[in-house]
Amino acid sequence: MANNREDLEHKDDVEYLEDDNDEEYLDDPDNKDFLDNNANARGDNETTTLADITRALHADPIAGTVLRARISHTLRERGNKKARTKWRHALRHPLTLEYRKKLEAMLPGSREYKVANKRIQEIDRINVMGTEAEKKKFLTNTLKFILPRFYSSQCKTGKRYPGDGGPDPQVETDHESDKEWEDLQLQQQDGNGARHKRTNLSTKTKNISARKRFAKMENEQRQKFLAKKLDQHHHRKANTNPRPSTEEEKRLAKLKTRSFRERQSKRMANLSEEQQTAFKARKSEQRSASEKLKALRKSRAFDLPSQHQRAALGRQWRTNPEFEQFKAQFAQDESSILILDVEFSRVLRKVFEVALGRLKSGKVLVDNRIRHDCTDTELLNLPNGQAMGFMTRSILLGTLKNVYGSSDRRKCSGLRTPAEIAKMIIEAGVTPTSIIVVWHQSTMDLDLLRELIESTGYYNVLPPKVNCIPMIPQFRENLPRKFTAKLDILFPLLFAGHHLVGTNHRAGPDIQMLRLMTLLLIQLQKPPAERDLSDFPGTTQEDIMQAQVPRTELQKWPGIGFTLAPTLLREAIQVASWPLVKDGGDKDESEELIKDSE
DNA sequence: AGGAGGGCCGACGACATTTG
DNA sequence: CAAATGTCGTCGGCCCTCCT
Repeated sequence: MANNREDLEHKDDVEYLEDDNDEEYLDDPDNKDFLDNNANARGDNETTTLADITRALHADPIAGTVLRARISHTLRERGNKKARTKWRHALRHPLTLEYRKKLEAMLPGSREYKVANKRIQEIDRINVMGTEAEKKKFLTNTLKFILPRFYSSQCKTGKRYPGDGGPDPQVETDHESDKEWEDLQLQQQDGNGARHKRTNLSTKTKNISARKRFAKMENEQRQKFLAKKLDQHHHRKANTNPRPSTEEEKRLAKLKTRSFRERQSKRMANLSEEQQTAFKARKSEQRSASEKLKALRKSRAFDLPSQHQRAALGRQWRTNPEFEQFKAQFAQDESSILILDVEFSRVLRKVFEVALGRLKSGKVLVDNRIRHDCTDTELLNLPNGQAMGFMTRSILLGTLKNVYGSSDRRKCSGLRTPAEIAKMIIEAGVTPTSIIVVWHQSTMDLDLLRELIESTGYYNVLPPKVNCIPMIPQFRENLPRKFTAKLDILFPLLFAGHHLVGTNHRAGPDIQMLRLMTLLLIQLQKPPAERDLSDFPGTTQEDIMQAQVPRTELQKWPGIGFTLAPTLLREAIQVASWPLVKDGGDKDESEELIKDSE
């Protein structure tokens, strides 16, 4: 192991610099050689321990440096955490409280009072705005301590704080744990068993017990600590782009965004019609490419559940009381459960398309676009009369185009007025006791549909909010941490090759996907052996049957252990061969696009 | 036996992200 | 954009371990 004191001293630089490299490095499938080689050399039968992985990681020139930097960072954090806890405990210590009481009882003019008061004020200052270093210093440095010296052996016969003549302090407590832990680390890394020799008997005994303690720590905490590190390694994506932290940074970020948008609007205005179309087409192409790539990267995490490290599809999915109730009603009265998807704009509070069907049979009750007898400009008027931003407008126009098609939307087929929709819903037998399932985080779909229907004078047609079951939370509960719950990514993963793949954001296909996802969820919540997958496509059945628990730590680490469906694999190869868009926020991406289009 | 250190956990709140 | 959810750090309370 190449770790040494210098590494620890320069950890800040190392860590910061290596952070991004590491991300790219591990994301690139070609660079995982060191792990694969390691796996081959050991053979499949041999159990791979966490220690083996750690060794492999440490041996790698890049990943090793990163890992060591991380470990030293965590050690430092541990130290800070200890200081914080110690400080917190010291402040709530009865003697500290006593000390404050004594101060109140003192004569304000006396020298004792002045000294004690100064100390208390300093304690409060450090407590509120002091740095961790200050806290550490005052907790450990016997010469510059600020809290009462509860633990000093020198105080055994003396006073512990001004005005105190009370009992002796109990023990001389070991304050060197931090140092010893670091010593132990260094000693292990050097592979050198020699310890610093201490002449003092009491410290020697202390060392033996400390060594015992740390031997135990090594077995339990070290394993835990490393496992946590490895886990974090996968889930660290969010931290790569530093967020603006200070007010000033936030202000600057906002200004930057605004000026970018202004520039973009200007440039767009100067472009000819053709150029604009070309730009938009190019942008949407690039965006979908980068979205696909993102989805693919995320999909690698699908077999890496955060805590219990088991393949998501291979285990029984969790459920909750509300969903149990829903399932009970579904078993009792299938026809009362409906699936709903509404294409709408939250800003305008307008509905563009409604699809309603039965969950069990998939029978479609309503699948119509809403007739709006007005021009696009009128349709896009904000309710409060404010002007709409460039981006908002572009997004809305995109939605409209997606729903109504590119030609005149008043010539679309299947247009219905809100009143006609209301009638259809009533005729289909929807009652206020029906249960409505939506693919959403909230009940917004149902709310807007209700608004639409009530605007035509039909009341008490739709069930109340409580009868609406948003499916996203149900799925999210069972997906690995940070795994997307977007239907357009989740559905292709679970139903690879299904004809509905790629037909998102139209109400009709959306409810069909919602139906399949809901029925699948019900099956996934059963123990694997009791599942009835006969209603689902062959590929889905295979995926679920084949999802296996990763056998070794090594499999878990690079994300092996879950077979990607063949179609998705093909797409993966295709996507991987595209030129890589440099990773960054959407803004950067658009910036590049603008430059490209010139 | 009882006090001190210190870890763990849930509650909480500020802030970020993810959806449509 | 708005709502829901996720993340992260802090705090108080509780409990375990160690020490004399």
